[in-house]
Amino acid sequence: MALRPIQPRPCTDSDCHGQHAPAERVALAMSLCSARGVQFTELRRRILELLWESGRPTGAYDLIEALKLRDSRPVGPPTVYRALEFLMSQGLVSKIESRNAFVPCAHPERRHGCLFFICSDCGAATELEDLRVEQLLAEDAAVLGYRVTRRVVEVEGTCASCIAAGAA
Amino acid sequence: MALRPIQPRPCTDSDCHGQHAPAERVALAMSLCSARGVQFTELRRRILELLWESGRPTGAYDLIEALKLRDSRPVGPPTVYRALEFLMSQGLVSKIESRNAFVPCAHPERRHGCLFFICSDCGAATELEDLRVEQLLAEDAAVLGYRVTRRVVEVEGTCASCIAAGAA
DNA sequence: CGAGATACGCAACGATATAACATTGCGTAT
DNA sequence: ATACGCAATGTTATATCGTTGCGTATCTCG
Repeated sequence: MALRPIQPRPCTDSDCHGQHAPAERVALAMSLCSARGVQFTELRRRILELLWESGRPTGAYDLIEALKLRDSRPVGPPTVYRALEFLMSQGLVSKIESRNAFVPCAHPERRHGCLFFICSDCGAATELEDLRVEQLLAEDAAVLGYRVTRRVVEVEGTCASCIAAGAA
Repeated sequence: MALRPIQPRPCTDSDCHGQHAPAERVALAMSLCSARGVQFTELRRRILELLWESGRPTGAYDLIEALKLRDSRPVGPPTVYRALEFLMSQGLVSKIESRNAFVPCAHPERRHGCLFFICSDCGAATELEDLRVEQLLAEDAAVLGYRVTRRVVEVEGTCASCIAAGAA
């Protein structure tokens, strides 16, 4: 099956049963980093946790605010951006470019590119894996002679629940 | 960033033979706007022209700078952003979200979504139309129950000439 | 331990984008 | 000719997003 819905919260992936609490996500991230020999520090852990708890694309400055409020931990923009950069380098987080916001990635153990569907109404983002799209983009890249380093695929619109709510 | 002299991006459409000078692009935009009953003002014309002359994704503040230098016309950010918004609403310009920059659209007469391939080395952007990708994204949207309003597909990498140059 | 690499803290700044309000210009009705 | 409506533009200030530079702390490993 090429189209694989990657549902962060709740997860409907056939491999996934039940809900994954942020703690589980963080635990997976920790073991991945350990296996890769990179440091999953407290700050990085906290930020990833906040992203999972947020449930929607979250801006860097919102994270700064959240860290200050909940951990009494005042951190500056560079600190947060560096942590985000690390998390992105490990596939644990993606940036939603059209929103200047960040989301946790559901399956960091797979090194795939992701599509995001973003609802303009409620702000929710749904992560999707569609190998067919990746394949086509790879073909196009080959035709142009491009060596691809990154893909940004973001579809903006109105999600099913917001359509239903709006139609009422 | 200094705007480069006339250098239309290569047109990848099979209908297009040869290169299209900025003046031709602007003329097409003008007639399109006329047909649509919207105003293609001097400012909007000038900005579209600058984008065509630039030959690469160009930031709003670069446009401000270019307008000041070449037209002795000092304009503020809101003015430029409004003009860009108009040009985007007419399909004459697209924003490269991963770069916070703007590019002119090769075929504004067609209301399609576009893919962009962006070279990290030279900064050039190549616009591509791939209906198969659009189709897949539409399918995925249907599965999720999304009503799509906008697509952002940006592939970053190294273009053929930069690969060749680097390999030398 | 001690040296090098990696991560974090902090101040200042740069870059991108919008809010709020004033003005211009032009068509039209009076 | 005067006044009004409206779209576009100008102005000022500010919000939002992101980086540079440099010093300190912490981790890793011989």
